[in-house]
Amino acid sequence: MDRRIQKTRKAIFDAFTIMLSRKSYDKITIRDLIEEANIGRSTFYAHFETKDDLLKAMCVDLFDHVFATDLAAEASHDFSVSQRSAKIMLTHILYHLLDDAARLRKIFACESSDLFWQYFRRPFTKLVTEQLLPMANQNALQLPQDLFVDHLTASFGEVVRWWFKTELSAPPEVVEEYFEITAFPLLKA
Amino acid sequence: MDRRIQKTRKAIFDAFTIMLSRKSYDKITIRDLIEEANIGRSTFYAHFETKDDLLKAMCVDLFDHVFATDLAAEASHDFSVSQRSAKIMLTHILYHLLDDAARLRKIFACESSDLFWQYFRRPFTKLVTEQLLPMANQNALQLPQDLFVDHLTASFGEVVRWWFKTELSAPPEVVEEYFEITAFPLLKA
DNA sequence: ATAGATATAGAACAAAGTGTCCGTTATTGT
DNA sequence: ACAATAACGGACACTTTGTTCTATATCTAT
Repeated sequence: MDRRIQKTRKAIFDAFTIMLSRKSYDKITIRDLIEEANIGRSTFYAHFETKDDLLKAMCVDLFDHVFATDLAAEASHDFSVSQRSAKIMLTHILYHLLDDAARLRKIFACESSDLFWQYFRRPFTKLVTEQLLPMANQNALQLPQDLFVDHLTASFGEVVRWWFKTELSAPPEVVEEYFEITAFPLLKA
Repeated sequence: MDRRIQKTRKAIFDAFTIMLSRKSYDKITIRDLIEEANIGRSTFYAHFETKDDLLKAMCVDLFDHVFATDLAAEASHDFSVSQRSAKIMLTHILYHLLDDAARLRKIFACESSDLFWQYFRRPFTKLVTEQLLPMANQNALQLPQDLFVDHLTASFGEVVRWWFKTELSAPPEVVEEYFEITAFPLLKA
């Protein structure tokens, strides 16, 4: 791929990240971005149609590889196996996040972080439905299924949120333990 | 209070609600609002400094009375009493929400509903800290306290979210039960 | 190394939105 | 009825947006 494109794209992403730490998403103007990125106006529009388009593209850049795991294929009908693979999968995701900590810390600490959590939550919901949902115990079955899924994704989201809020103070294994404490009363058989 | 002020304020709130169901918060312009509300431009600015100011004011109008309960004063050191009063308090909040269902359904169903959940969550966090936190059991104590609070507020938020998503299909008592199933494994002694 | 392709710079543009001001009109509370 | 004041609505300077254009710089493929 053309190195000019790579360079400009990175400059825009970096500028976007910096501006997000300075003001909220809807206060950021295209002018802010091109000045911070030090590029021409028409160059920005050659890469992205709108600010929303940029947001979406950066979320793909941030989160796609995090969930691009083939562990989902390891799903099992045996509870103990499936529970172990779920644990591995979640820890795996946390390590992926840790790999990109420098960028994600800024993103998750920013005023408009909710926008990014939305994009984080969507692919995670898929994994929950496929991996964690079959492990529901009796108590959980009293809940409507969609509420159960919402609850699990929110729980994991909150734990990760807390993790970044505390400057990644705990190792992924401990964070995964915390999630088990909050959510696994509804999962363990 | 001057009836003109009341009338204009309501017109702006209504217009804001309608526009929120049509487009996202940051796409809504002041022009949209004054056209929908059928008021003059300077009139809008006589009431609110900015769009963010309007958002904040409407959230006060929506949520202040919901949490304006003196049940918090009933806190007790006796677990069974405190558990019962917590249950009453939560159900009370759900009934408050039900009273204003017409407006809240539109708000919580809109594209920018996250903005409103933020304002909903803040006062609720206070109640959780004062009422629910003292009821933590052994398992919960393995969690950092701030994570525990985050988890409880998120759980209640998710249940309410689901409630509105399903068009308020269940009565408040059942919704409160659902919250107990998701959160009380960490609360019951 | 060169040539053809293409990304970027930079300026100009109309259209739309912002926030403020001010004189006029209409409505209100007492 | 009258004084107070809220709303109207036009005008203003200013910023942002998204597009278009040409000239220049940089890249890839050969």
